[in-house]
Amino acid sequence: MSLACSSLAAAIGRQIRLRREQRGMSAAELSRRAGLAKATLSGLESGRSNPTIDTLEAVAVALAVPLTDLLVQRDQGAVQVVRATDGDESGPHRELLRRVSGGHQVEIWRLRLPAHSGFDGVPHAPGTLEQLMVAAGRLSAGPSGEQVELGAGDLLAFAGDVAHSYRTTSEAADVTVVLASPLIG
Amino acid sequence: MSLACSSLAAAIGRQIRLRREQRGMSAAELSRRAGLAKATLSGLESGRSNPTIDTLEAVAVALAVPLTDLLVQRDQGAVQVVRATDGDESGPHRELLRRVSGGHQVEIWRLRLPAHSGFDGVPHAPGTLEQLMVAAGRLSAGPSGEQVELGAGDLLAFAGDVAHSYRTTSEAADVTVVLASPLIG
DNA sequence: GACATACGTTCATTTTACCGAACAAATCGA
DNA sequence: TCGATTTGTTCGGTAAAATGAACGTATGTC
Repeated sequence: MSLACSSLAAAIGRQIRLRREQRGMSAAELSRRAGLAKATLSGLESGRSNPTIDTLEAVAVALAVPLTDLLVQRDQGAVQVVRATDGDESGPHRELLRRVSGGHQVEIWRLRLPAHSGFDGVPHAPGTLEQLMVAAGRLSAGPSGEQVELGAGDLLAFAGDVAHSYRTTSEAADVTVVLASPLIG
Repeated sequence: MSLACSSLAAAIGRQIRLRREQRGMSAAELSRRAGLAKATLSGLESGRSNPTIDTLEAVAVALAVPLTDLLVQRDQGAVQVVRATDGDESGPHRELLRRVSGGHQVEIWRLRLPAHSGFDGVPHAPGTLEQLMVAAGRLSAGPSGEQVELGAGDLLAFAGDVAHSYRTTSEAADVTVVLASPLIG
């Protein structure tokens, strides 16, 4: 067991402990289900060791999560806006707006709102992430009470499991919606 | 070095070798960049060992790939186009364009191409599905040899693990790209 | 209270992943 | 043609990951 705890191993350890406690599972029980020694899991969760992928996979299977979910900190459903970048039209431009890790079903919707219209979104399954890309126009969108003004090219991401709505004023809007819903085992 | 090569380790090994060869990098060079012994990489690519996350991370960094990209597996998808619906502007309009089931990691990119420009997309991890939503303009996109003409509001979906490209002619284009990568686990 | 069980951690021991060196084969340049 | 370099693999040694047992602690039962 090394003492040079890599930050990655520590993050993974926190992740595992978090998931385990979310399920109300004891460390002993998880180690039993994963076919690992209690000591292994202990050192793993405390970030004191540098686990093998086989070990990680066993834990992932026992926790019923995709392996990659253990490798990144869980994306919290905070509201986040990525503003359209200025039109630097000198050449092709590519930009990563957002990354959602593992274990999701993906739905892509097209949303078209005439001027002075809108509707309330149905709250989706718990854990669902909703991301809006504004193709054209202007609208105000987001969870009730946290509405954000958006223009063409903007991206808005928020937890889709609460009440939310979309509303246009003087201008129509054309929006692409990507829903990422966690899979229920 | 164990002989009980786990299928996961073997898959990861294939993945690493694939990425390395795509970059025209020798195993010796990759091991140097990753700060690993040649022997380590050799056993890793051949699926004969059970790598540590630290080792995998070093390889991922040296290959300039997210760590999770080394954990994906192959799954083909066909090229599919959903044309923009006619602008029936009588009221708010919502339309499901596409659903991708299963555990996926999602990336959302913004792509901006001036007129008469274009570039080749790097082949993504095997099994990756790429879907393009055209926010504005016109472009020709898709796998090499299966290029499709797209206009504003169109959606194109295809397997992103092959060579593909995007190209505009007289008109600029603004595109949202959603990448869905399947996961092992 | 006394006992039993389950929890999470720490301790030797075994297993093995990583390393460095040596190796044959292939490639390159003079 | 020859030497020099680079390639990918195989071989002991070492550090450390995983193991199983034992530990102190907490919780529950009679």
